[in-house]
Amino acid sequence: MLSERQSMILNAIVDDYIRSAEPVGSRSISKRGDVAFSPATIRNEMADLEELGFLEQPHTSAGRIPSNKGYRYYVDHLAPLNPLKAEDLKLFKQLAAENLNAVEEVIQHAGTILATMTNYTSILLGPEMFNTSLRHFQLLPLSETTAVAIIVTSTGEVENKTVTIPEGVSASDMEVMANLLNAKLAGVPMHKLKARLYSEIGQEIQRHADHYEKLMQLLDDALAAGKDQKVFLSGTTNMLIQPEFKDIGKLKTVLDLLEETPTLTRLLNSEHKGIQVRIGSENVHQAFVNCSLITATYSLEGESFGTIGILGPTRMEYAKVIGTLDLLSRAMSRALTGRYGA
Amino acid sequence: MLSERQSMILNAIVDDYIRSAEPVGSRSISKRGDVAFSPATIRNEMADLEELGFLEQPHTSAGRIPSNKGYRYYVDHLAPLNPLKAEDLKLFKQLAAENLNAVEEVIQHAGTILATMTNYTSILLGPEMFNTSLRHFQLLPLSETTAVAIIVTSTGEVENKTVTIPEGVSASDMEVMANLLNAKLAGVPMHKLKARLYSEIGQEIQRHADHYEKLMQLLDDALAAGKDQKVFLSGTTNMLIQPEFKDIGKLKTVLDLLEETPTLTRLLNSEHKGIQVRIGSENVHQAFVNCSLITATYSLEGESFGTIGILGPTRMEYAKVIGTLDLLSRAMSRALTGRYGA
DNA sequence: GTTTAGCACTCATTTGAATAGAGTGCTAAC
DNA sequence: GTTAGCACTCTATTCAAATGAGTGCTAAAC
Repeated sequence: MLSERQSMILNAIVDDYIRSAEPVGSRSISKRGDVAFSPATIRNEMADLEELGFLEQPHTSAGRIPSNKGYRYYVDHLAPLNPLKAEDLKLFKQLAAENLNAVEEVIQHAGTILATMTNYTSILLGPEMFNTSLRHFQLLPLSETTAVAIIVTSTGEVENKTVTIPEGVSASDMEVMANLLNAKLAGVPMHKLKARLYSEIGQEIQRHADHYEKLMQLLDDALAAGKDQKVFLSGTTNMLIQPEFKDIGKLKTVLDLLEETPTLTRLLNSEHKGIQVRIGSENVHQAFVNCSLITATYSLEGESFGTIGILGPTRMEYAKVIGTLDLLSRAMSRALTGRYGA
Repeated sequence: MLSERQSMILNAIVDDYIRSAEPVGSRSISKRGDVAFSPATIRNEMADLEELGFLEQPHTSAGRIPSNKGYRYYVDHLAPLNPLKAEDLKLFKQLAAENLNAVEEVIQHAGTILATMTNYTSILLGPEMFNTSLRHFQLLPLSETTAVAIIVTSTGEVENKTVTIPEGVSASDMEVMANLLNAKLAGVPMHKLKARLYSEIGQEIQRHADHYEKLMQLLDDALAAGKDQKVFLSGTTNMLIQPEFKDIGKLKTVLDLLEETPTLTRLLNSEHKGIQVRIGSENVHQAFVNCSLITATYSLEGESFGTIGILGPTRMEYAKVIGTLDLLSRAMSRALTGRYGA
């Protein structure tokens, strides 16, 4: 599609612009050394590249900046595989070395590392329901009318929910039920729990107790605990140091969205495995038009488990971020499989 | 200390400045109606007030703005008790009406209401250890080497921590210990747990098991769960709409601090009960010099339980915020005592 | 004695014109 | 095909002048 030379020039422009955040002109490209043509020649090519939609010009007498299409070409064809620096690798080692017992600690820590290394905002999604199973269930009365339901998953996540005890249900009823659930449903994948509750436990309860309706309602409610994926953010304030967000209005749009956990979950989840890059308007959400979101999935024993992502301006260090995400997602998969694999 | 008229003028200036964020001049005060003097007279008083340290002048030809001392006088002597608007009261009703079972839900919800009503940032501190007791303890093996410790408090909070199982300790050992803890320590205040662990459980364990050291270490570790107070933030992006934070540098200082949970906990906690106002440099932390922090405590059966606070610029709507915090802290105390009181 | 009108003065902000500078597009020469 | 040269465009900077809000002081009025 693009000639060799056009590619080189596009590459040089994106590269320069990522570094400087300033429109780049033909002169500076010519002086870089890797494109040994005169400014005039480069100008001609730049005009072509603009016509093709890879570049934009803020105004007639300014240099060019990459368009979304330009960035897209850059990441698809040009972005160099970026070997990480030694100091960065050190941080990874920490992740493996530190004695992090809980999955959530691993995720949280990985998020911090990501944000620190890249100077962008990291967004990590915890385990999906699909890939954990029930380890233990407990129903503990708190008062006459309320009880707390506790669910422990196969990965050691503990979720809880306070529920209202229906009229006429006794503490011993609840104990019986909890025991029943543990006996029948331990090891069942979380996303199948509700279905199994009705198919397997329903009859049993009918046999044991009078308040079938109420009890099922209670259990149904209790099992809702831990249904939503958790979101871990780190480095949100890194957004502030990006020159593209010196405009507080734009900044607020993005930061506001970062507070909306459900929306974030939706935006980060995708069937796509591996690395995914969404540039500017490729993001569905309006608030992210000036941003790029790069995500990777991590897994437990080969099963996709959660997502890690980096949010930054479209003028983002793609090579570095992609490299980092790739390595970190692998490191997380290893760390998790090492601990919770069969 | 101040004459009647000086007070009136100071009040008018603070009032105006809170509304406009612009230095206020003698003319506009004179035209307000509540201070029926000519601009010249008011100018004289303003000069005096400046000399006394209640006002500041950005430059010679600008109006005056309140100094920290000025704000302080305003909140101590002048701030009117602000009756809440009907729409605001409606939000409070919601807090009572909604069926919020868990303490954390109540707190979270209260935080959102606070931020929405005031357009500032709300910071809420969860229950202090001192005021909850142990309801239930559990130790659940996850793998050969790890187990998850679960603590349920008297208020239904569920905390968990993944711990490493010391060599040679069996699943049945752990079960015995958990039972022992529940039998001996249920109802003991959280902050006394560790002490009681050694004084009461220590001997028992010595009798039952060989691995005294290791077991005590394990339990000690497990009981660390839920030790720190949780922090709930809401409306952090409201900080962005304040004109005093149009300077991204200042903004970042504040937002960065908001991410530091332990520091926040420290800043919000104070022995002081009831409403507390910290204006500008009265805040210990450097990052808050341009901010005011207003806090109130809420309680469970009269025992101080946690803290709710509002962070905004020193140019803050003190009357409204103080009124809101006062009402909301009472509402929370009522809501909690109603649910978890004896 | 207190209050206020009047006025000169200060200083940040706005305005507009001139200038500088970066970069382009085009043409003609190499 | 490449490049030097140059006119042109447009932004950003600079600087002076004008604007205007607000003050402090003085002297007159109450």
